[in-house]
Amino acid sequence: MLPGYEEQAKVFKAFCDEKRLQVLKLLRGGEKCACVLVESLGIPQSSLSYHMKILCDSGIVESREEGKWTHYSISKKGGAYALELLKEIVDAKEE
Amino acid sequence: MLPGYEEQAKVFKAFCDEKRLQVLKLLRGGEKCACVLVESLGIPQSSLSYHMKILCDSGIVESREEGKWTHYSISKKGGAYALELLKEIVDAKEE
DNA sequence: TAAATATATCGAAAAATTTAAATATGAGGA
DNA sequence: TCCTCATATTTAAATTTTTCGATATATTTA
Repeated sequence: MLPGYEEQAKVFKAFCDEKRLQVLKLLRGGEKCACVLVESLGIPQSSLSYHMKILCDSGIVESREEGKWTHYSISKKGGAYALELLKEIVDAKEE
Repeated sequence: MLPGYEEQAKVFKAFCDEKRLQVLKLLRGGEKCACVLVESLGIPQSSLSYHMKILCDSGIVESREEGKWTHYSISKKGGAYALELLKEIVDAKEE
C-alpha cells in the first residue's frame, strides 16, 4: 500500500534538485564526509547541510557521526524503498 | 550513462508534488480526459494544465488529442526510463 | 456563422524552496 | 579550561514554483 502523497513526495524530493543529485553521485562511490562534499560541490557549508537534511529526511541517505565528523552514505533500504514506490506509481494497469 | 543533473531532476519533478501524484494515481487506472482530472482533483482548469505540462515534460505522461479533448496516460516508456534512472542513482557500489 | 465547450497560455500574486552569512553546538586538542 | 575545527541551525533575502483568474485558440454543436 502506498503512503500518503506528502510522504511519497518527500521521498522523491531527494532527486529533483541538481545539488542533491550531485551529492548522490558522489555517494555512489561510497561513504563521504560532509567536508568532502562541501569541497566537491563548491557550495557554502550551510547550504550543503541544508541539502543533506533533505536527503536524510527522504530516507535515501543515512548519516554516521564519528567525533567531529559526519559521514554520509546511500541507504540501501531507502534506495530499495524508493524503487518500490516508483514501481507502483508508474505501473499502469493493463487494459 | 546518466544524463545531466538538470535532465534527471526534470524526470523526478513529476513525483515530488502532491497534485501530480494524485494525477498519476488516477492515470494508473487507465487513460483519463483532462476534464475528468480537473473534476477529480477539484482544482481550477488552468492549474491542472500547469501540472500536466510538467508531467508530460518529464516523459512520465503522454497526451493524445481527440477533437476538443486531451487524454492523458502514463507512458510505459517514460515510466521504465524513470525506473532505470533511479536504479542507477541509488545503486551504491559495493565496497 | 454564432455559441458553447475543452484546453492551453499569460500574468500577477502567493507560497515554497534555496541560498549564504551569522551564530550555535559539540567534540577533540593544547 | 580554552581554543579550534566540523557541522547544524537560524535568519533574511533571493529565487523558483504554484495558484488562479483572465484571455486565447481550436473544435464541436446549433
